[in-house]
Amino acid sequence: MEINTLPSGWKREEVVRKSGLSVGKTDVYYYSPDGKKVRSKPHLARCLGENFDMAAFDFRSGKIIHSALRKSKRAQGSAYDFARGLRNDGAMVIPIRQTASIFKQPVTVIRNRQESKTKTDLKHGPQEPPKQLFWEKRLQGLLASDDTQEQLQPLDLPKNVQGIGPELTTENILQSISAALHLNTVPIVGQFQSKSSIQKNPGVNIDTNQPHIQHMVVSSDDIRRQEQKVLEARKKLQDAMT
Amino acid sequence: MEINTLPSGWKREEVVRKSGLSVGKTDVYYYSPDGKKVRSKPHLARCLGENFDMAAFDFRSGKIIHSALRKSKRAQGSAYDFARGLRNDGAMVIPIRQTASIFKQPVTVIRNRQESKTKTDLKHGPQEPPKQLFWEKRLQGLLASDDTQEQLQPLDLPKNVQGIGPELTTENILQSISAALHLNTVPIVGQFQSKSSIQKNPGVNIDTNQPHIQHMVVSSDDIRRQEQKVLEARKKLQDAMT
DNA sequence: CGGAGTGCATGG
DNA sequence: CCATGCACTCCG
Repeated sequence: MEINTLPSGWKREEVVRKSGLSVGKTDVYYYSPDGKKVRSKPHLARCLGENFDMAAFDFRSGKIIHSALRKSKRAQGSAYDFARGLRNDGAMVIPIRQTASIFKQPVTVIRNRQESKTKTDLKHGPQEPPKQLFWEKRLQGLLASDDTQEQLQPLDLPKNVQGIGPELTTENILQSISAALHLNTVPIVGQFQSKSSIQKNPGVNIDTNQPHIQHMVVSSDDIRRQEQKVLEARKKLQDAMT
Repeated sequence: MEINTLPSGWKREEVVRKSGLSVGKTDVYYYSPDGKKVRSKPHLARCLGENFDMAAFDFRSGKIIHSALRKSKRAQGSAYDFARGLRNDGAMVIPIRQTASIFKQPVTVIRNRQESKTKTDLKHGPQEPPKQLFWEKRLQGLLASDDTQEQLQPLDLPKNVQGIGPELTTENILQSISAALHLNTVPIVGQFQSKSSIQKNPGVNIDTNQPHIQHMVVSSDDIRRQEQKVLEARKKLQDAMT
């Protein structure tokens, strides 16, 4: 059986060309946990094997780019695309299995030059369209099912995880957290603004890089309790298999 | 004053890598007349000094590659490049001063492997476009002039140097020989095919690596007579300077 | 012989 | 026209 908990030691490096015809351009390299240098997306995919979907991963920036997902060719002769209202626009991509687990974690950026405050080139890197603020509501009522067609039971949330949007269900909140875990390269800590200020003016106050939960602190006790739960679950599994 | 008659003792060595990731690839080294090993084109250029144009010299093969000459940047806003019909396409590059004099002479190739008949990789080495068979005719009517704008007098050819193309002038033949001396790494001996078979089917029978002269044998007597002429000329120059 | 750094063919 | 991916050079 494959263990999907991947080595967490990947690093990202950004090198500026210092001479030649291509001076000023940057090359991006990744280093695998065992120190191997990876110089292109196809090579990275090869290193990770078949179990990772790299379609939405942007090699250059090291981030997930929704717009990298290709729209299928429009039907010939169609005067108007009636599916536009429901199109897969990146704001409602279901996040599960979109990318390699290693990229859920922050990666180290190494630079070979000091920061220059005078150069700000907006043209570098693919541009991301604005996010729909409460996109999770679009998923309301959808449930995952396993391969026997039986719907999976919804999960509960710990008491210290509190939703912060307008009428978000537990289900919505889980989707939001799941997406953040898959898409972000920063730690998931929830919204810093108060619930009331966000509900008053979401467009200004929401942090779109965080799930829609109130700011959350994970204590050492929380971690210890979680570890205990995992150990118990493993023990039960082991017993069941013998 | 610089003497442009360069040391003739340069050697070229080709070494095949026997292990590692790059097994089978070759490294090329040159040895200067005083035995210094040269491992790269920049280093070679440094050794030869400023008086050599290495732009067309291919370090790996030891040959002149016309396509190595860069086209200058296309004029801004020009809808069409009217110079295309006259472009410097390699078939009519005037050969004088194109490269270092040492490369007019054959260089010794040392191999550390026996020839392999089973490997024929066409992709290795820069590819050369086909040559125009009688490109020298394009230069007809052009004459070099010195810095007082006075045209230089055409030269005569020895009796044993006979043209072999269709209506080539003495001038054309000299251009052809001059080019061959500058571009080739093999001895210049002229065409082996008979004049009649070349004029019947030039595309098949012409050797594009040789000038358009009938096969020519240089005897020891020829060499001795030429040396005598050079000595006389030097003597006259010496007398004139005192 | 390895590998960082650059060239450059390719295709979108 | 430029981003991408990999070949190649050159020097340790």
